[in-house]
Amino acid sequence: MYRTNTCGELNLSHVDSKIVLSGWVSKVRKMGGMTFIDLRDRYGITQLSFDQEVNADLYNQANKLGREWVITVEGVVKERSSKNLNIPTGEIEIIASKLTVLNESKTPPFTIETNTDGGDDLRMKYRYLDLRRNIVRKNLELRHKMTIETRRYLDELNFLEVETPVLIGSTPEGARDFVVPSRMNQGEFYALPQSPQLFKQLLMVSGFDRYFQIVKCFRDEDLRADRQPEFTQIDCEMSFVEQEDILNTFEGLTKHLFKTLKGVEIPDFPRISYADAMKYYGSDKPDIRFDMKLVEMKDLTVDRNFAVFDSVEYVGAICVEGCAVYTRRQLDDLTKFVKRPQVGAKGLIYLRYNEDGTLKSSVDKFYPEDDLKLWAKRCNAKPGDLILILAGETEETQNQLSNLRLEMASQLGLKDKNDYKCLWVVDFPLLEKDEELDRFFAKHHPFTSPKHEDIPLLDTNPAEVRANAYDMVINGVEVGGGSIRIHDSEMQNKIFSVLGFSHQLAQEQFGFLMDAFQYGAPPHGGIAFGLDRLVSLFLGLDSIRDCIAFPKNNSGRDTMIDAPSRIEEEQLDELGLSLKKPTK
RNA sequence: GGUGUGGUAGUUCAGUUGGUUAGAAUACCUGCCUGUCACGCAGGGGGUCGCGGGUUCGAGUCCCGUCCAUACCGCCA
Repeated sequence: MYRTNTCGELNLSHVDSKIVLSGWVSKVRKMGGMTFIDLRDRYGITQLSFDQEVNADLYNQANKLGREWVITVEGVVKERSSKNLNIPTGEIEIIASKLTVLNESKTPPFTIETNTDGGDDLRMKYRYLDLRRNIVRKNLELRHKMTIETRRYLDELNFLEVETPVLIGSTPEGARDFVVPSRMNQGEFYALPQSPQLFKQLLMVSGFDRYFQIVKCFRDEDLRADRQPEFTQIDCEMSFVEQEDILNTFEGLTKHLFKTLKGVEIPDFPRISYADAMKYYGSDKPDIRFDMKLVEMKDLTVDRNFAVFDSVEYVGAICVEGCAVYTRRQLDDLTKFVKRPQVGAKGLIYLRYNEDGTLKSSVDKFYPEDDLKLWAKRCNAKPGDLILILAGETEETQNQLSNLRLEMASQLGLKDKNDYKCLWVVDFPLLEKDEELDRFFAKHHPFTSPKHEDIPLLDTNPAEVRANAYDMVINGVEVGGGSIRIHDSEMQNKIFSVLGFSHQLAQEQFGFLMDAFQYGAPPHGGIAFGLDRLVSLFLGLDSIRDCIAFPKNNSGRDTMIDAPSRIEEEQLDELGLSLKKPTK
């Protein structure tokens, strides 16, 4: 027998029981004449105790064990004479009577502890060892609970989980597709789904009413800390619903997850329009754990011969509480921050509202004190506050101010990881204009319905058309998004034509959907959540990699199995493929 | 594709203005230690300073190139 109990469950109530435990040798502490071993499994750590005077053979055996050896031990549970109250099993230990080595281990390249000495590269290469660490395993445990609770909640509401295919066709819009060559149809390729979008809409036509799926999706784009080429969505779709129904249902799901997994009650989510999000936060995923809203200043800054402000479209500010004491050096660093190419501002203007009520600005030779007072008033500044001002093209500058706002929040420690502020961003624009190509693209996707009252604008001013589209944002992270879809083939054709799809191209790409819509498509809409992002948010992680069992690195590689890799010439031949240029 | 940061012992890092034999911690090995739990003490082994080139009497250190890692921008409907 390998075990009667796990390493995490024995306590004083088990004293004098005969037990068998199996696990990994986590730590050997030799005291001379006595040796303690921490035996670890998924559930915890139990101390084994070996005394030379009690059993010299066993004591000698125990002293030969190395880190991460797998052993089975038989023994009796005893109360410890000196207890460790930091762990659940810390009041007892096992007095061993038999020790079996199931497997030896090489010395691992890093320590298997919460504060490991291993760097990220090494941990990923030996991910199977990394996953032995408590902290990493706990992440996967929460992920498991989140999927369980999601299924429980949605099942309760009559949602049906349906699997959709992974080998599908490529479509031109959206992210780059991962592509799979077809051996039986040479010269043709499958694509891996960026999302089950079309299939879930077809399921609505099939009458499946309420669908969900916890599903892998694939996008062949560059990675980020919060972006992996394969990631998991909680993908949902409902029929006979309006936007309000979707928001309520999935606000409910989110609250349920917070309550069951974090024990946190989240109040009703505020809603903000896309236009207001851009105006007040410079971002479509505002972090509202702190205020520091963007303030428009253009009208207060003109006609004082300050060419920078006079010549631009937009002048905006944020008021940073209590930072009037920032030194010249700190302000220079902020200027450097906004001038980095990633932010892209040309410069930074400040206005200090000193504690003594005086005003000091980098542009005070252009603006009389009365002007500066008006600025401070517009920003609701108090003595001690620092006002930071950027100027330029509206959208660009708002975006830069958003960056600066987040940076200041970080510097001031306003991003409390245990504070969760959820909101809906609604009324997204339907279309986005690509100025270079001089054509419109769907901001969400081409099946998103326009707001009813904006439909006439499709012909006159497409850029102004708002969509029935929404994002859920938590602490500045876009955790989910969706829309009410078009269920009418006439409207769908209309949108395709605005997007510059010829009837023929639309038919080629999405003909099956257009056909389906002619057989009684119900009104429907849905949403998809990024599971990885949601989990990492719940865990306060900086990167979604830490809640994925086997993630890819920054270059899309799995360094553990060393993928992607080259394939044999015969495989290429079978697929009818040849490489354009020989690889190194 | 671009910008920044980094690459030195198994591992995480330090290494000043270019100058003697490249250090610390931890891990590993040996010995001592009977109540440890980040055990302690003593000792030991361990280095292609990412790779290639250049400057120099002399390069871990400066320059150029390159590779890798990472954060971000582009990209991600």
